[in-house]
Amino acid sequence: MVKKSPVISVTVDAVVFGYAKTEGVSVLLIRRKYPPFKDEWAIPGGFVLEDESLEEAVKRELREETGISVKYLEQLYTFGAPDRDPRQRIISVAYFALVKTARFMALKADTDASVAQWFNITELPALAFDHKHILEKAIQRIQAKLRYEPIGFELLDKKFPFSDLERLYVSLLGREIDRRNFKKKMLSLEILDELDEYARNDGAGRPGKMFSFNKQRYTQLQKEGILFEI
Amino acid sequence: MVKKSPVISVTVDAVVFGYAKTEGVSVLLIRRKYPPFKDEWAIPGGFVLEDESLEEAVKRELREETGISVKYLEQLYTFGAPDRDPRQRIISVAYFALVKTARFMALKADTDASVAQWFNITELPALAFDHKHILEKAIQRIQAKLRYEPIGFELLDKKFPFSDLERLYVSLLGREIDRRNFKKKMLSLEILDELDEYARNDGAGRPGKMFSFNKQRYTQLQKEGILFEI
DNA sequence: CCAAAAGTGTTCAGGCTACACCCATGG
DNA sequence: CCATGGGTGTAGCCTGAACACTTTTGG
Repeated sequence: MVKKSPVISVTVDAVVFGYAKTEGVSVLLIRRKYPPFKDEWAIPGGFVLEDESLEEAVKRELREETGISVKYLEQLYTFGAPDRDPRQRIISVAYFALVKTARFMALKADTDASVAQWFNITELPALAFDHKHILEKAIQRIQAKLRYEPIGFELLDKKFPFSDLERLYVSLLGREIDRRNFKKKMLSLEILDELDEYARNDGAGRPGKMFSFNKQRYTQLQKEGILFEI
Repeated sequence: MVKKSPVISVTVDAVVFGYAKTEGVSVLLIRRKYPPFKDEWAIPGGFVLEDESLEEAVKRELREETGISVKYLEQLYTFGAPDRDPRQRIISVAYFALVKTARFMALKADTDASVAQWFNITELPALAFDHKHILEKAIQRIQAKLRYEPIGFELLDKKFPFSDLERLYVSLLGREIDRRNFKKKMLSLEILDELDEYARNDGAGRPGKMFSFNKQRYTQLQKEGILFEI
C-alpha cells in the first residue's frame, strides 16, 4: 500500500539565548503582528522554504525578524501535536541559539523594541501557541548541556574576566557556586588561556584578569577522549 | 510580510532496538518493496497523517510494517536536508524505540523474515536514503543515555539475572565491564529488587539470582533529585 | 571431576566539598 | 579609609578503579 502525503506545513522556531553581566541570561522574543495571537509574545520563526535546509531557514528567519545572526545553533526538538496551531496542521522544528554579549547589546540599538525584545529567563511573559512549552524545553536543555559541553563561552565575549563566567553559570543553573572550586575545576580542564590583561573597572572593586576560551585545545582534548564536565 | 507555506511532506522513522542474550543488541530493519531504493534495507517509517500526532504515526507505522508495538519511544532528531529524498522535499522526524526481549522473539514467528528482520548493531547492511546517518545518531544517543537513565531495563524481561544486565551494557557500550564494580554501583542506586528466584539453567554454570527494575522507586528517587548514573 | 558461569571485598588514588581571609581599586 | 569585588589553599571524605578466588550447577 502506498500512501498519499497529507498537507502539513513545516516551520522552524528558534530560542535565542543571550547574556549580559548585569541582567543574567535572557531570551529573545518577538511581538506578533498578525493573528492568530496578534500582539502576543512569541519565539521567532517561520515557514521553511522549499529549497533551503532547516538551519538555513532558522538563520534567515532570525535575520528577517530580529536582525541578529547567530553562530551557535542546535536542534532542540520537533513539536507536532495536531492542534498546536489553530489554522492548520503545522509541525515546528525548534532550535536553540546562543549569541555573544556584544551582539546582544547591538540589538538594543538596531531594532524597534516593540517588535523584538530580550526577556530575562526568570521574568518571561505569556507566549503564543505552545511556545511556553518550547522555551521550557530549551532552558532544560541548555542547563543540562552547560554541564558537559563548553557552550557557556558562546554567550561571552572573546575575552572575559573569570567572574563573568561564574555569573553566567549561576544565572543559568539558578544556584550559588563556590568560587574557588569552580575556578579550580575550570582551570584543570586546560581549555582557558590566561591573558595579560585586566578588566576595565566599572565602579568599584579589584579588576579581574581576562581569560579566553581555547577552542583548538578543546577540540584536541575531545579527540583524545577527554571530556568537559563541570 | 506573510509567507505562503511550500509543499513539504513529513514522515516519521523509528530505530527499534532489541536485545537477546545470545546475540546482543539488534536493530529492526525492513526491506523496501517499492522504489526508490527498492529491495534495499531501511528503517521502518512512513508519512504522518493529517490528524495524528507524531508518536501515533510512529506506532501505527511500526504496527503496519513490522507487527510489533513498542512501549519506550523517544524522539531522536529531525532530518530535513533538501535532497535527502530524490522524489520530493521530505522532512523526517526520527524516533528511537526499545522493545523487551519477549516481543523481540515474537517477531520471528509473526513476520515474513524477508520483509522485517533484526540486525546486530555490529553487522548492519547498507541502508536506503540517509538512514545510515539516522542509525548512527540513534546508537550514539542510546549509548549516552544508558549512562544517565535506566533505559536498559526497557530491553530486558521483567525478571532478569544480573548477568543479562551486564551483557546488555557490554553489548551496547562495546567494551568490557568489571562485574564486581558494576554490580556494586547498580545495587547502590537501590532501584533493583532482588527476587527469591533463580534463572533456569540452559547449559552449564551456576544459576543466577533474578532481579527486577523497581520503577516506582526510581521515580521517587528522581523526584528527590537523586540521579541515575553509571 | 571438569567446564562454565555467578558470587563476592579490599585497597589505593584522585576528585569533590567545605570553608575564610587578604588584595587591588574607585570614590 | 571604606566599600566592592577578585584572588587564593587545605583537609577530610567519598567515589571509582583495579584486582582473583570460591561456589554452584550440568555434563
